[in-house]
Amino acid sequence: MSETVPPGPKTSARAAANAGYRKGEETRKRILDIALRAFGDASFRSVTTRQIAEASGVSLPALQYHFGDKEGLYRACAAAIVERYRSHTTAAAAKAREALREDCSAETARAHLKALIGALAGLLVGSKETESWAQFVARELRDPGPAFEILYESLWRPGVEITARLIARILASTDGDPAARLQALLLISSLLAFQSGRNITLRTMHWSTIGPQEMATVLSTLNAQIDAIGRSRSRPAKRATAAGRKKASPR
Amino acid sequence: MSETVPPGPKTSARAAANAGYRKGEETRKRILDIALRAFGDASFRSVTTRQIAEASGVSLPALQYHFGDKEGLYRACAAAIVERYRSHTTAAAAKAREALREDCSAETARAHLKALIGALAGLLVGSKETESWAQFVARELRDPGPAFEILYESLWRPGVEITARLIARILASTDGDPAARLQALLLISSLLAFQSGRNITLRTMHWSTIGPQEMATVLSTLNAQIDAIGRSRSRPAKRATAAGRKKASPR
DNA sequence: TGTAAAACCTATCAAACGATAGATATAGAC
DNA sequence: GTCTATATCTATCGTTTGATAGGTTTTACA
Repeated sequence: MSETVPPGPKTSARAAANAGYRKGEETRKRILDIALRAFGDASFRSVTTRQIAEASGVSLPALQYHFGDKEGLYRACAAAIVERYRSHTTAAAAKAREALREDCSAETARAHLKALIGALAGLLVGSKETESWAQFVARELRDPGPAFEILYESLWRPGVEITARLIARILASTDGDPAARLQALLLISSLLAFQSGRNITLRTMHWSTIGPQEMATVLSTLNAQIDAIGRSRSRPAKRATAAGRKKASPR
Repeated sequence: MSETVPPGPKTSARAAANAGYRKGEETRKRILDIALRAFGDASFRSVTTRQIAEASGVSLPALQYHFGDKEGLYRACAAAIVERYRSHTTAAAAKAREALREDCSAETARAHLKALIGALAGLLVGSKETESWAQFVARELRDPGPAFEILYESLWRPGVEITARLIARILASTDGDPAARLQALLLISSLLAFQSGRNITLRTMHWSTIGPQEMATVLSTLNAQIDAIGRSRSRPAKRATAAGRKKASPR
């Protein structure tokens, strides 16, 4: 694993280019799946190449053959997650972008925001597999390691940006509005924390599993938050809010 | 570090019990501070006993003398964080409990909730030190290790419980209401994610630091969320909400 | 002074870990 | 059969890591 560029199928000018083992891609995929789970369950440093090799049924240097070094393997996992993320959120995100381009109303933006959060939640629920992804992503974003830039640029940032733009539309403010951005940050952080912080979520909620029903409950709560965006200011209970504000701001 | 019970000052029946070095407590504290920062910056497994010993200016077995083994040191750090947490939130939490005992109004509960969240935020802002705590806590709760039970039982659970009770009061529901609990979970997760996920927070918000002003912005947003609790249902825009709901629920 | 306790040290150990050298197996073309 | 490319292996290496054995230093007290 001294070479970070994983060896790929090099097309040789020689006619024997199709020779050799034919199971490489299959083995590579098997290793990648095992690694995704392992790196989802524990940190980069905690997961050993030996444990992945053994679980994959291959020898240690086979990992290096396919992925270069440990970091290369880790980054390949991140790239796989990004790919899956894209295939699940592209539709909702594209529709949201289209609506923004057409200068849609605040309520339309709100609906698109709910659809986008729904799509994101849909990506995160349903199997141990997706749980590993969420944990992988949360851990890497929290404690930046070899795959941070991949996940930040290709997953986190696009998601937060489109969310922030929708919220800005709801708030009738500009695209760069920090308040909208902060709301987007908190909203997506909540969702990610919910799924990736599985231990405390299950224990706090006294749930035995996180399935579609539990996810629906969470989405319902998040949708209520989305519904509340931009509306607390026009509340008739404005005085009470202002009083509450004063009390909480002895800074 | 083969003994998990750290050696303490044993009171001997012998008159010579007060003999020996007198700097133990000072050394212990220095090691603990160094360890708190190190374990805040990186995971249990990533931080080495050698790095802590070196930074503390002591030899490796000195760690074992004071704390038993590596896990003992880690748990001592968690206990220190819990102690600090308690000293910062006890007042706000006690007032909230008192108010709940007196069957206070929803708006009073809301004000107490804001005060509690404010106290919690106040614990997390201001120095590299508190940043380490937040990261230590978030990491350990996310990936349970040697100190999980300490932090869960003594920090996380009490915080979420009192928050959930306040929210239940706002919602005029019972103490065990899952909806209130979920809101509490999401609220505290947001705050913790905000502070512990420093890298993505700074980058997402284009901030160069997280100081009192930035924290105030976050609190303002969280207070808006608190204000919105229990109020979206009585909105005159109820129809629009229901329509939005339908669109986001093709499950 | 001697004794004992507290606190600290150097040197060493066994195990774990990522990576590498060199070899081998598989499979197709000629 | 040979040659070549692809894929995989065993054995080994150098380094790191938590822990331990045995020893030393500091300090108070009789």
